[in-house]
Amino acid sequence: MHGFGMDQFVSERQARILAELRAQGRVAAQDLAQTFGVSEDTVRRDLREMAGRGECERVYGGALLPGGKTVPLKTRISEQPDRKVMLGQKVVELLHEGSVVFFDAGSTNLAIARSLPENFRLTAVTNTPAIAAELSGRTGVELIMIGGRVDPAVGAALDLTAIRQLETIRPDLCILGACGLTLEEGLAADIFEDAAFKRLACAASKSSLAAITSDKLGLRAAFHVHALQAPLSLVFEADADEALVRKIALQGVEAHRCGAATSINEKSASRGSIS
Amino acid sequence: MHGFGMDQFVSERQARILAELRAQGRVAAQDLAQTFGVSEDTVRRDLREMAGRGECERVYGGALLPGGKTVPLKTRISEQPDRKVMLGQKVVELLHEGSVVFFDAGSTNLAIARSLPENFRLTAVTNTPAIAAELSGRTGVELIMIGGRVDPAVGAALDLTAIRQLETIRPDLCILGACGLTLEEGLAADIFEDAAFKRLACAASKSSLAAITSDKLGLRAAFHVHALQAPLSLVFEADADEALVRKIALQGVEAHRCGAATSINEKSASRGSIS
DNA sequence: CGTGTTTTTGCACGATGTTGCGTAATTATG
DNA sequence: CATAATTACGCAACATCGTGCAAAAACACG
Repeated sequence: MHGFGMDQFVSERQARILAELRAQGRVAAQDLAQTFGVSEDTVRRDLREMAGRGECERVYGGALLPGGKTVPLKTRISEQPDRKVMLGQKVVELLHEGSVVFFDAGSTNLAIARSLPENFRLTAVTNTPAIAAELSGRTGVELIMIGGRVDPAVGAALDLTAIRQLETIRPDLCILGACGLTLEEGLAADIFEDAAFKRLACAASKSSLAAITSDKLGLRAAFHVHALQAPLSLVFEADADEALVRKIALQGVEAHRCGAATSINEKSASRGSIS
Repeated sequence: MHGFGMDQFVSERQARILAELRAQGRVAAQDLAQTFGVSEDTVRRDLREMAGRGECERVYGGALLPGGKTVPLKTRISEQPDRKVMLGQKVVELLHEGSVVFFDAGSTNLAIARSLPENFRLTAVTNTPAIAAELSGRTGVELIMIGGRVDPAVGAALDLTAIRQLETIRPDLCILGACGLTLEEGLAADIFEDAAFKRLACAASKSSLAAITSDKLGLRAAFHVHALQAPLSLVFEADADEALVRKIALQGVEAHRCGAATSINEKSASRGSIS
């Protein structure tokens, strides 16, 4: 398939690259390729063209702002993306194009939404304004917003209005956010209303999925959300406890692990933090 | 079968293309051809003609707005932040603490939400994810999200679900976004559903307010939103046409101007120079 | 009402633009 | 120096574009 569908104009893509460049100060060819759903060659062509226009400065692995600071470019590029970004990318691999997906509240789920490629075809349902804003305007995403009073502690609509609206939708997949995961209790949340809404969302969906950062492992939150049983998929980070993951998998839960994670040991000062 | 019955006039079709272009910032030849039921060649001819008139900029696969790059809502604000921020700050001065305010869609309204002080006590209602995300987590703001399918062209929920939910709320103030303002037609929008929702929001609210960037002045959008009559407040930029503003004020509309601490009705000598 | 003209549209066809992939060259890393 | 990653270049496949041309409808005129 050398041809293509005109999902996005060339100038638009380059404008987005420029925006990302101005925002972050750097862009990696690999990330851009995945973000826009094109090959790295295409991204490189764009970068080359933009560099010819003086809009960026070409470097090995990507590009920098023209007024180039002589920062150690290579280290920044090879720098590990945020842990949650990696989790998000792994989750995206598990999504099916064209399916109806509910995005629960949570910063991890926001990262998942961010990781969604530009032209991924999806019907997204969410009760979280931040996730809706992230998905809004994305080509290929049909966005359904669950309305209601936004709980300030959770940052999502959890009230009766939201519940009523959720009841009209039957997602294929519910992407859960969780505050804690134990072998005995399963997934749990810290806030009562939040947990109740999550349970409803799970019940309405054909299957559920949760991305678990390692700091949630073994943590016992107050309110039950989902037991460790099918239909449930879990995605763990690379440094998750091997034994625990195996035990969980034995209970009928589909367990995935973030692959290709390099050492997280040395670098803890996150340089490229995104707000 | 080359000829055909005149289903719609050429100028009519081009006007709709222009409206779509102004609304979304981009049009794809393929989509337009399917939308209007004509061949892509015809669409290309239109686009070529419009480009010759300077109404659009031809790109491979479709067309964009002439000068600016107005791709998504998010990047639109970053273009000229200063002007909209000033507009936003002026609007905030007119808000009453403790009141219930509906935030309509639009980049200007997003800027208004951004300008809201951190601890401003307010019940905010909005159908726009971007605005909801901005207001979410703010202390003092009770946030009500209007749910429903998010119209990708507008970036807000406009469907029946949203309308039903809106009907349960009676805001004190409706902050309108507008695509155009003329003395005769009043406030208007480029997209039918958007305009319809705006009218409902106005009708539900005790009074309405709109912040008008100067580039909207004299622009005639397709669909009526609000006539120039009370209860309505308008906020203009400092460089707005003096004569037009005065005429508008004479129709019973409360007119304010950026940079002027008082309303136009009493003070009109203000001349803040902003480029 | 008939006829010639103009406008509009769709189609064919060659030209141009865009993309992904294979391959070789280049660069960073140890 | 060895290895892996990144890059540039050529190529083929496909999409889009521009132009010329013919058909059909609308129009102007007698």
